[in-house]
Amino acid sequence: MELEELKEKLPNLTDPNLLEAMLKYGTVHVFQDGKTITEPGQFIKMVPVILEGAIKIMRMDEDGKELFLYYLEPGETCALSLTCCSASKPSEIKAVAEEKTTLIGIPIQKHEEWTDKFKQWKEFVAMTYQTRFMEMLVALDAVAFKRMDERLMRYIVTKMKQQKTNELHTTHQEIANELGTSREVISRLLKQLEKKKWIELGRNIIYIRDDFEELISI
Amino acid sequence: MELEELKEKLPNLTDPNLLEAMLKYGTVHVFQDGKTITEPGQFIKMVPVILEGAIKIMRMDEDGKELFLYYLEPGETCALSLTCCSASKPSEIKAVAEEKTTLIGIPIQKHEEWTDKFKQWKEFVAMTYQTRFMEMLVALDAVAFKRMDERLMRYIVTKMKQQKTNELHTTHQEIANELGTSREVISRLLKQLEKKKWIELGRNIIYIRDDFEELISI
DNA sequence: TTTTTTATGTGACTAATATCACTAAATTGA
DNA sequence: TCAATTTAGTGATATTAGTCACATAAAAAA
Repeated sequence: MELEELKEKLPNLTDPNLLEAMLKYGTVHVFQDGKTITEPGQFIKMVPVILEGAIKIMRMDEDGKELFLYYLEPGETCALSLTCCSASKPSEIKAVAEEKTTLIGIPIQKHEEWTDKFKQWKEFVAMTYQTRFMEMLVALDAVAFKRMDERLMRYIVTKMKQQKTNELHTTHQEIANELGTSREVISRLLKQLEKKKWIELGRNIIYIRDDFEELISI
Repeated sequence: MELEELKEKLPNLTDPNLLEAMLKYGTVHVFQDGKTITEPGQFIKMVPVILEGAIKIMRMDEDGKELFLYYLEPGETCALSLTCCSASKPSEIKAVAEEKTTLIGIPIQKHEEWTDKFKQWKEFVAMTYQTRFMEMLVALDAVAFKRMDERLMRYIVTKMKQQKTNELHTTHQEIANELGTSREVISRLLKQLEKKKWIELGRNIIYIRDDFEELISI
């Protein structure tokens, strides 16, 4: 990859020395849509910085039940990989490419070196911790304080924004997995939303009304 | 406060220059048992480093429903105060002194300065993010994947460890608040534990069998 | 086209938790 | 000491979510 290309993908990182170092020591990886990038128990050797696509971060319990936490989008990195790496502990989460995703993997030693060397990297890491902490709180609020109908509606909004569309190509089972519930529950709740004419249901697709987000906040 | 005293309270921070700086720029505060230190919406101007006692960190929803997240113990700091401060955003959590608590408040500019200046402070901050992230995951697991009976048992163990006792001086209402449920639910579940002879109930007190922790993990 | 697979719809039932209503006991404090 | 307050116990009922069983429909494969 060329410096110019990296610069374009990461508009927030402007320090040419940092970008040069990223190219020199980082390795570019491409993951196809749906590919699992990390699973709980696996050791992480790199700090991933997303260049293109999106990664879905999920928490899992012992029985394999899952819970969606947040997306990593271009220009972002994973706070958990920062902490897991440093502590040389295995991953606590599952990361799946939500679409075809390109990322640059930074070796952990370089990350630690750069927090001293590059002010911008230090700020990038600090910003990462901050946004991820907030997203963890959002995820926590959902499971702790919200009912499934509200969680589902927020999930739809999050997906719409992430995919920049109002047609979600997914199955009820997939949604159920990400919300840590069962397919029947999601089917029924979606049916309720359809009755209210807020969405329309098809096989493998959900059409969402343009004003869905305003509707749900009432 | 004297350097020697601070050294003793914070055995993990050995750099004398760092400790000197903490004394010079930090301010010592004492909070009585039960005193609220921060509430959601309030701005945080200091990074607190706990010297004595313990602080209970809680998440709240709009209706005032609460959820216990974790304790801050001596030698620790709050990851959320680090991120909130830097972003000059209001607090996302409620912090309450769990016992009489002494802390030293570090001005936010000093924190940022010290992450460059003192390797040990940088490591301290990194460690803080790491442990807090893990504790957030534990809290998330509990609400996402565990039933109330298990959450209650884990809560009892956490309290026992924190207070280094097997007599908890608390009310059912207090426990219910911290677990985000209602008093009746807790009363009933405690009664079940009493029937199993794992605990004994009194007014404002719960006596816990010494082998409680081993019992629950079966 | 026919079969097979995958996805969805839905009734019936169960489980977990929340809420309401009330009683009773322990503690406080006037 | 005795009324008021706080804390705890518990039945009845409601709500929410999870599970089971099966029907139906759409898409993919043979």
